[in-house]
Amino acid sequence: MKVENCEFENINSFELKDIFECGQCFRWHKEEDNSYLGVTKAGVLKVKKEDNKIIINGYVDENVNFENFCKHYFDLEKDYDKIKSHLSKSDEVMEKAVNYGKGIRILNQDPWEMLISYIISAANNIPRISKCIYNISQRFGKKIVFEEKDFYMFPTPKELLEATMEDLRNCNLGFRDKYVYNATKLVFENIVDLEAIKNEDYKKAKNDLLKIEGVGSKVADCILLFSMQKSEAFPVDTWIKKIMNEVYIESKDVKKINEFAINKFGENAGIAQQYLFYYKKNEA
DNA sequence: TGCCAGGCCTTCC
DNA sequence: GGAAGGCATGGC
Repeated sequence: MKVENCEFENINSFELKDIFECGQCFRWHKEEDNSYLGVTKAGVLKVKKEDNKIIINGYVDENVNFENFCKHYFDLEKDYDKIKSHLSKSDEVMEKAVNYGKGIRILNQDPWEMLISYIISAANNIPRISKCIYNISQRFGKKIVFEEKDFYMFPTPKELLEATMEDLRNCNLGFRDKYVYNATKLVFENIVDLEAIKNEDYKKAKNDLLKIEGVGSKVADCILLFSMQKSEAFPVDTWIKKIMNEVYIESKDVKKINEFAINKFGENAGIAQQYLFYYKKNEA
Protein backbone atom coordinates (compact mmCIF):
# COMPACT_ATOMS: atom_id res chain seq x y z
CA MET A 1 0.00 0.00 0.00
CA LYS A 2 1.13 3.56 -0.63
CA VAL A 3 -0.03 7.09 0.13
CA GLU A 4 -1.01 9.10 -2.95
CA ASN A 5 -2.71 12.33 -3.88
CA CYS A 6 -3.84 14.15 -6.97
CA GLU A 7 -5.89 17.16 -8.03
CA PHE A 8 -8.17 18.02 -10.89
CA GLU A 9 -9.26 21.50 -11.89
CA ASN A 10 -12.23 22.92 -13.76
CA ILE A 11 -14.22 19.71 -13.95
CA ASN A 12 -17.83 20.51 -14.77
CA SER A 13 -20.70 18.67 -13.04
CA PHE A 14 -18.92 17.44 -9.97
CA GLU A 15 -20.62 17.81 -6.58
CA LEU A 16 -19.65 15.40 -3.82
CA LYS A 17 -23.10 15.18 -2.26
CA ASP A 18 -24.79 14.46 -5.59
CA ILE A 19 -22.21 11.86 -6.59
CA PHE A 20 -22.07 9.95 -3.34
CA GLU A 21 -25.66 10.30 -2.15
CA CYS A 22 -27.57 9.65 -5.37
CA GLY A 23 -27.79 5.94 -4.61
CA GLN A 24 -25.15 4.49 -6.92
CA CYS A 25 -22.63 3.55 -4.21
CA PHE A 26 -22.79 2.18 -0.68
CA ARG A 27 -19.31 2.65 0.73
CA TRP A 28 -18.83 6.41 0.89
CA HIS A 29 -19.46 8.56 3.96
CA LYS A 30 -19.33 12.25 4.67
CA GLU A 31 -16.72 13.50 7.12
CA GLU A 32 -17.00 16.46 9.47
CA ASP A 33 -14.94 18.67 7.16
CA ASN A 34 -17.40 17.92 4.31
CA SER A 35 -14.99 15.65 2.51
CA TYR A 36 -16.07 12.12 1.64
CA LEU A 37 -14.22 8.94 2.55
CA GLY A 38 -14.76 5.69 0.73
CA VAL A 39 -13.38 2.26 0.04
CA THR A 40 -12.78 1.40 -3.61
CA LYS A 41 -11.10 -1.48 -5.37
CA ALA A 42 -7.82 0.47 -5.32
CA GLY A 43 -7.99 1.25 -1.60
CA VAL A 44 -9.26 4.06 0.63
CA LEU A 45 -9.94 7.44 -0.97
CA LYS A 46 -10.70 10.82 0.54
CA VAL A 47 -12.19 13.47 -1.71
CA LYS A 48 -12.50 17.19 -1.07
CA LYS A 49 -13.68 20.04 -3.22
CA GLU A 50 -12.37 23.57 -2.90
CA ASP A 51 -13.73 26.08 -5.37
CA ASN A 52 -13.13 24.50 -8.75
CA LYS A 53 -10.48 22.12 -7.49
CA ILE A 54 -11.00 18.45 -6.66
CA ILE A 55 -8.44 17.11 -4.20
CA ILE A 56 -8.10 13.36 -3.74
CA ASN A 57 -5.96 11.62 -1.14
CA GLY A 58 -5.57 7.89 -1.14
CA TYR A 59 -4.04 4.91 0.55
CA VAL A 60 -3.96 2.46 -2.27
CA ASP A 61 -2.46 -0.67 -3.73
CA GLU A 62 1.19 -0.41 -4.87
CA ASN A 63 0.32 -1.28 -8.45
CA VAL A 64 -2.31 1.40 -8.92
CA ASN A 65 -1.65 4.44 -11.09
CA PHE A 66 -3.54 6.77 -8.81
CA GLU A 67 -4.31 9.60 -11.18
CA ASN A 68 -5.54 7.25 -13.90
CA PHE A 69 -7.60 5.32 -11.41
CA CYS A 70 -9.30 8.50 -10.16
CA LYS A 71 -9.89 9.80 -13.66
CA HIS A 72 -11.65 6.59 -14.57
CA TYR A 73 -13.46 6.00 -11.27
CA PHE A 74 -15.00 9.49 -11.31
CA ASP A 75 -15.71 9.35 -15.04
CA LEU A 76 -13.76 12.57 -15.63
CA GLU A 77 -13.34 12.06 -19.34
CA LYS A 78 -17.05 12.48 -19.96
CA ASP A 79 -18.63 15.85 -20.71
CA TYR A 80 -21.65 15.90 -18.40
CA ASP A 81 -22.55 19.49 -19.28
CA LYS A 82 -23.23 18.38 -22.81
CA ILE A 83 -25.34 15.43 -21.66
CA LYS A 84 -27.30 17.60 -19.24
CA SER A 85 -28.13 20.29 -21.75
CA HIS A 86 -29.30 17.64 -24.19
CA LEU A 87 -31.47 15.86 -21.60
CA SER A 88 -32.88 19.12 -20.28
CA LYS A 89 -34.42 19.84 -23.68
CA SER A 90 -36.41 16.63 -23.41
CA ASP A 91 -39.19 17.94 -21.12
CA GLU A 92 -39.89 19.99 -18.00
CA VAL A 93 -39.64 17.17 -15.49
CA MET A 94 -36.31 16.03 -16.85
CA GLU A 95 -35.09 19.60 -16.81
CA LYS A 96 -35.99 19.86 -13.11
CA ALA A 97 -34.42 16.50 -12.30
CA VAL A 98 -31.20 17.42 -14.09
CA ASN A 99 -31.07 20.71 -12.26
CA TYR A 100 -31.67 19.00 -8.93
CA GLY A 101 -28.86 16.48 -9.44
CA LYS A 102 -26.59 18.67 -11.52
CA GLY A 103 -23.41 17.50 -9.79
CA ILE A 104 -23.94 13.80 -10.45
CA ARG A 105 -21.32 11.71 -12.19
CA ILE A 106 -21.76 7.99 -12.71
CA LEU A 107 -18.89 6.22 -10.96
CA ASN A 108 -17.02 3.39 -12.64
CA GLN A 109 -17.03 0.86 -9.84
CA ASP A 110 -15.91 -2.76 -9.64
CA PRO A 111 -18.22 -5.20 -11.50
CA TRP A 112 -17.81 -7.95 -8.93
CA GLU A 113 -18.65 -5.61 -6.06
CA MET A 114 -21.65 -4.23 -7.96
CA LEU A 115 -22.90 -7.74 -8.70
CA ILE A 116 -22.99 -8.66 -5.03
CA SER A 117 -24.13 -5.22 -3.86
CA TYR A 118 -27.13 -5.10 -6.16
CA ILE A 119 -28.13 -8.69 -5.47
CA ILE A 120 -28.30 -7.53 -1.86
CA SER A 121 -30.30 -4.45 -2.86
CA ALA A 122 -33.43 -6.41 -3.83
CA ALA A 123 -36.46 -5.44 -1.69
CA ASN A 124 -34.12 -3.59 0.66
CA ASN A 125 -33.41 0.00 1.62
CA ILE A 126 -30.20 1.95 1.11
CA PRO A 127 -29.06 2.22 4.76
CA ARG A 128 -29.58 -1.49 5.28
CA ILE A 129 -27.84 -2.37 2.00
CA SER A 130 -24.84 -0.34 3.17
CA LYS A 131 -24.82 -2.21 6.47
CA CYS A 132 -24.95 -5.60 4.76
CA ILE A 133 -22.04 -4.68 2.50
CA TYR A 134 -20.07 -3.36 5.43
CA ASN A 135 -20.73 -6.59 7.33
CA ILE A 136 -19.40 -8.86 4.62
CA SER A 137 -16.41 -6.56 4.02
CA GLN A 138 -15.62 -6.43 7.71
CA ARG A 139 -15.78 -10.21 8.06
CA PHE A 140 -14.24 -11.35 4.81
CA GLY A 141 -12.31 -8.42 3.29
CA LYS A 142 -8.81 -7.13 3.98
CA LYS A 143 -8.42 -4.58 6.73
CA ILE A 144 -6.66 -1.30 5.97
CA VAL A 145 -5.70 1.35 8.50
CA PHE A 146 -5.82 4.88 7.10
CA GLU A 147 -5.54 8.03 9.19
CA GLU A 148 -5.82 5.85 12.30
CA LYS A 149 -9.17 4.41 11.29
CA ASP A 150 -10.01 0.87 10.22
CA PHE A 151 -11.38 0.23 6.76
CA TYR A 152 -12.31 -3.02 5.08
CA MET A 153 -11.87 -3.80 1.41
CA PHE A 154 -14.75 -5.48 -0.35
CA PRO A 155 -13.79 -9.18 -0.32
CA THR A 156 -12.45 -10.79 -3.48
CA PRO A 157 -14.42 -13.76 -4.89
CA LYS A 158 -11.81 -16.03 -3.31
CA GLU A 159 -12.22 -14.37 0.07
CA LEU A 160 -16.01 -14.44 -0.05
CA LEU A 161 -15.92 -18.09 -1.03
CA GLU A 162 -14.93 -18.73 2.60
CA ALA A 163 -18.37 -17.56 3.74
CA THR A 164 -20.97 -20.23 4.44
CA MET A 165 -24.67 -19.61 3.93
CA GLU A 166 -24.95 -19.21 7.67
CA ASP A 167 -22.13 -16.63 7.68
CA LEU A 168 -23.97 -14.67 5.03
CA ARG A 169 -27.21 -14.88 6.95
CA ASN A 170 -25.33 -13.55 9.98
CA CYS A 171 -24.30 -10.56 7.87
CA ASN A 172 -28.05 -9.78 7.70
CA LEU A 173 -28.45 -10.59 4.03
CA GLY A 174 -31.78 -12.26 4.72
CA PHE A 175 -33.22 -14.38 1.91
CA ARG A 176 -30.52 -13.07 -0.46
CA ASP A 177 -27.86 -15.24 1.20
CA LYS A 178 -28.22 -18.08 -1.26
CA TYR A 179 -27.98 -15.78 -4.27
CA VAL A 180 -24.73 -14.25 -3.00
CA TYR A 181 -23.38 -17.69 -2.14
CA ASN A 182 -24.09 -19.07 -5.62
CA ALA A 183 -22.93 -15.97 -7.49
CA THR A 184 -19.62 -16.04 -5.63
CA LYS A 185 -19.01 -19.61 -6.76
CA LEU A 186 -19.88 -18.80 -10.36
CA VAL A 187 -17.46 -15.88 -10.46
CA PHE A 188 -14.67 -17.65 -8.62
CA GLU A 189 -14.88 -20.64 -10.95
CA ASN A 190 -14.98 -18.25 -13.90
CA ILE A 191 -18.25 -19.73 -15.11
CA VAL A 192 -19.37 -16.12 -15.05
CA ASP A 193 -16.58 -13.95 -16.50
CA LEU A 194 -17.43 -10.38 -15.57
CA GLU A 195 -14.57 -8.85 -17.55
CA ALA A 196 -15.74 -10.65 -20.67
CA ILE A 197 -19.32 -9.53 -20.07
CA LYS A 198 -18.11 -5.97 -19.65
CA ASN A 199 -16.69 -6.09 -23.15
CA GLU A 200 -19.94 -7.20 -24.72
CA ASP A 201 -22.59 -4.83 -26.03
CA TYR A 202 -25.45 -3.81 -23.73
CA LYS A 203 -28.00 -6.39 -24.80
CA LYS A 204 -25.70 -9.38 -24.78
CA ALA A 205 -24.12 -8.33 -21.51
CA LYS A 206 -27.53 -7.94 -19.88
CA ASN A 207 -28.63 -11.29 -21.20
CA ASP A 208 -25.56 -12.95 -19.69
CA LEU A 209 -26.05 -11.29 -16.30
CA LEU A 210 -29.69 -12.42 -16.21
CA LYS A 211 -28.50 -16.02 -16.11
CA ILE A 212 -27.27 -15.48 -12.56
CA GLU A 213 -29.83 -16.41 -9.91
CA GLY A 214 -30.91 -13.32 -7.99
CA VAL A 215 -30.14 -11.02 -10.92
CA GLY A 216 -33.22 -9.71 -12.72
CA SER A 217 -33.66 -6.84 -15.13
CA LYS A 218 -33.20 -4.08 -12.56
CA VAL A 219 -30.15 -5.54 -10.85
CA ALA A 220 -28.54 -6.31 -14.20
CA ASP A 221 -29.06 -2.73 -15.36
CA CYS A 222 -27.46 -1.38 -12.18
CA ILE A 223 -24.39 -3.55 -12.66
CA LEU A 224 -24.17 -2.50 -16.30
CA LEU A 225 -24.59 1.20 -15.55
CA PHE A 226 -22.40 1.50 -12.46
CA SER A 227 -19.52 -0.79 -13.38
CA MET A 228 -19.58 -1.64 -17.08
CA GLN A 229 -19.97 1.75 -18.73
CA LYS A 230 -23.28 0.88 -20.34
CA SER A 231 -24.85 4.31 -20.11
CA GLU A 232 -28.01 3.21 -21.91
CA ALA A 233 -28.91 0.79 -19.08
CA PHE A 234 -32.07 2.10 -17.38
CA PRO A 235 -32.74 0.35 -14.04
CA VAL A 236 -36.46 0.38 -13.15
CA ASP A 237 -37.01 0.19 -9.40
CA THR A 238 -40.01 1.25 -7.33
CA TRP A 239 -39.03 4.94 -7.39
CA ILE A 240 -38.46 5.03 -11.12
CA LYS A 241 -41.71 3.15 -11.64
CA LYS A 242 -43.54 5.89 -9.72
CA ILE A 243 -42.09 8.84 -11.62
CA MET A 244 -42.31 7.11 -14.99
CA ASN A 245 -45.98 6.33 -14.35
CA GLU A 246 -46.69 9.90 -13.29
CA VAL A 247 -44.89 11.57 -16.13
CA TYR A 248 -44.20 9.37 -19.12
CA ILE A 249 -45.95 6.03 -19.43
CA GLU A 250 -48.78 4.39 -17.50
CA SER A 251 -47.74 0.77 -17.06
CA LYS A 252 -47.07 -1.85 -14.42
CA ASP A 253 -44.83 -3.70 -16.82
CA VAL A 254 -41.22 -3.01 -15.90
CA LYS A 255 -40.01 -4.23 -19.27
CA LYS A 256 -42.26 -1.79 -21.11
CA ILE A 257 -41.04 1.11 -18.95
CA ASN A 258 -37.44 0.08 -19.55
CA GLU A 259 -37.87 -0.10 -23.32
CA PHE A 260 -39.80 3.16 -23.43
CA ALA A 261 -37.02 4.95 -21.55
CA ILE A 262 -34.21 3.60 -23.70
CA ASN A 263 -36.14 4.72 -26.77
CA LYS A 264 -36.82 8.16 -25.33
CA PHE A 265 -33.46 8.97 -23.76
CA GLY A 266 -31.16 6.93 -25.98
CA GLU A 267 -27.50 6.29 -25.27
CA ASN A 268 -27.62 8.25 -22.02
CA ALA A 269 -30.82 6.72 -20.65
CA GLY A 270 -28.96 5.46 -17.59
CA ILE A 271 -27.70 8.90 -16.69
CA ALA A 272 -31.23 10.25 -17.18
CA GLN A 273 -32.43 7.51 -14.86
CA GLN A 274 -30.03 8.58 -12.15
CA TYR A 275 -31.25 12.19 -12.30
CA LEU A 276 -34.86 10.97 -12.09
CA PHE A 277 -34.14 8.57 -9.23
CA TYR A 278 -32.32 11.15 -7.12
CA TYR A 279 -34.96 13.78 -7.80
CA LYS A 280 -37.96 11.54 -7.14
CA LYS A 281 -36.50 10.03 -3.98
CA ASN A 282 -35.55 13.36 -2.37
CA GLU A 283 -37.54 16.19 -3.88
CA ALA A 284 -40.65 15.26 -5.81
C1' DT B 1 -49.57 -2.89 13.61
C1' DG B 2 -48.92 -2.70 8.93
C1' DC B 3 -46.37 -1.11 5.03
C1' DC B 4 -42.36 -0.40 2.44
C1' DA B 5 -37.51 -0.70 0.84
C1' DG B 6 -32.95 0.56 -5.87
C1' DG B 7 -36.74 -7.28 -6.76
C1' DC B 8 -36.54 -11.88 -7.87
C1' DC B 9 -38.26 -16.52 -8.05
C1' DT B 10 -41.90 -19.85 -8.03
C1' DT B 11 -46.49 -21.12 -8.50
C1' DC B 12 -50.77 -20.92 -10.50
C1' DC B 13 -54.04 -19.60 -13.75
C1' DG C 1 -47.56 -14.70 -20.46
C1' DG C 2 -49.28 -12.30 -16.70
C1' DA C 3 -50.79 -11.90 -11.76
C1' DA C 4 -50.09 -13.16 -6.94
C1' DG C 5 -47.47 -14.76 -2.95
C1' DG C 6 -43.22 -15.62 -0.41
C1' DC C 7 -38.98 -14.20 1.03
C1' DA C 8 -35.57 -11.56 5.92
C1' DT C 9 -35.02 -7.51 8.21
C1' DG C 10 -35.33 -2.88 10.06
C1' DG C 11 -37.38 1.82 9.84
C1' DC C 12 -41.30 4.51 10.04
